[in-house]
Amino acid sequence: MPVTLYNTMERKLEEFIPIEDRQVRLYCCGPTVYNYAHVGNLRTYVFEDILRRTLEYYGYSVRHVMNVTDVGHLVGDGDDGEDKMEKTSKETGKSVYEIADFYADAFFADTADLNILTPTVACRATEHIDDMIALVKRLEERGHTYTAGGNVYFSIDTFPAYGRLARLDLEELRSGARIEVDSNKRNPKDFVLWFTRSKFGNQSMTWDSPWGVGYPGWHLECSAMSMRYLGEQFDIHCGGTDHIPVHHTNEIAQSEAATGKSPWVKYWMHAEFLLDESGKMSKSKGEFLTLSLLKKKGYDPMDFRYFCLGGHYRSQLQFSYRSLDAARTARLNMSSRVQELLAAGAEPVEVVALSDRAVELRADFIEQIGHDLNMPRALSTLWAILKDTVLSPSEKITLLYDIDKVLGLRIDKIPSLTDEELDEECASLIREREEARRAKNYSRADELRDILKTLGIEIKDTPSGTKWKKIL
RNA sequence: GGCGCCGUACCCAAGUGGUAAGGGAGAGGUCUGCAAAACCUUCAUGCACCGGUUCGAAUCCGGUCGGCGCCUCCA
Repeated sequence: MPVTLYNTMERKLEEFIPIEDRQVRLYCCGPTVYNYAHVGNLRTYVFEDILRRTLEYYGYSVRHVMNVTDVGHLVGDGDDGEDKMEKTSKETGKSVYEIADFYADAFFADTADLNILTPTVACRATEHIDDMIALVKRLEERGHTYTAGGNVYFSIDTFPAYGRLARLDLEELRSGARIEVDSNKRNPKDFVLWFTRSKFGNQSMTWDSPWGVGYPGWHLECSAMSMRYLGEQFDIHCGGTDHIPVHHTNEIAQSEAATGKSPWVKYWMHAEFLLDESGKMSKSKGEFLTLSLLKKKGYDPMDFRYFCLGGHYRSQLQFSYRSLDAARTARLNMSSRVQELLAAGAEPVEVVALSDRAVELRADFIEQIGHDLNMPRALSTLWAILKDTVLSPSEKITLLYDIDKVLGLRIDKIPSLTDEELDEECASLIREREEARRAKNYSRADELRDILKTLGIEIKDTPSGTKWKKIL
């Protein structure tokens, strides 16, 4: 069965066929490490993780490359504005390299918490300046650049396909540009490849280049590094929807202009935004929603992952604590059912030995994830497995562990009841409570149940005797 | 202004022209000393509204109303 993915370039669902037979080359736009990632940023990385896991589940080998932007990207619009790294540096008194390391570590701690697989290659922009310079040279040799006011620009008029990804109307853009036009530009949509002159000066990260000491333009790193690690043409390029009109549009222009090959990327995939109460999520207004904040409020990172899986990646999703609570409750209910399966002696078996019903459920799951990563449907299959009345506990566990290779909810980390050593204090309290019940001293029994609850043990009196479980 | 999206139950949210997934919350029941859990039952004859196409429309087309995003640092 083929994987179907939505390609932004064509604006439709397409059957995924990699350039190389079973090898997928995937590039994902990574973080700019000048501050913590908010949960909206993280939603996109969860999506990319699901994409990668789905492809791997379907048997592809995935080479996954992600950049870490530790230079460039400016605060203001246009090609001026203050560098974000420099700004944080000024505010904290730390060097830009210290800041980059600190926030890169924080980012990877968050993604690890969310069970997001580490990219095959995570590459730093500052370690690939030579590749970027080489790319600008290629563009220069092919006549796609000009120098003005000390900066090297890409001339979009030398690239007729400019703006196809975003369906830009170039004539409209020319007349209707809202941003202040840089008078050095021949076309308002031209963009800087190499800066030697910044309005803000005092750039602490600069490199020598054929055009003078300076630093690279913002889009260059993704073109240079993706081509270095994945070749001049590759399969999938991902990012947030906000990257369509400028960042990815410019990446395509400079990459295809440099190599003369098209398409540079076969499938473009974009994650929609996670919104907060005020609309677009921001780092500067309202509550700065980080994963650490959610953890501080008592949520497990898997609660947020489950929440993300509840909506489709191409739909905007509204963040609220109410929704996150619903996700947490659902996940805990799932965990509780898994515990009961384990307590019933469930053990994973070979997938090939499954019953017809199990095979059917697994086929549903495979179809759903292969249909443009329909995780909400995949979760409904998860529940169908949990609630099925025909499957044996072992078959259920087998299926759950199997589908969790894609969902990434750490189902295999849910402890079984019998795995837990009940400490002597709790065991004796349980014995005491059973005696109290036999003596019909129910007030004492209820008191002991409350005590056990504070110790993290939940009591259930069943027809076959008193059972306990650890509160998750 | 340009590009695009959305409107489905109390909340979140899938939905590929053919009986409206799932979760959360709620209600009733079985069980129980009481709980909890589990299980059973229940929870949109209808998908913002109005037309149209079709044997058949949440789905396709046109319109109306409402909401949102991007284009401008952010995924």
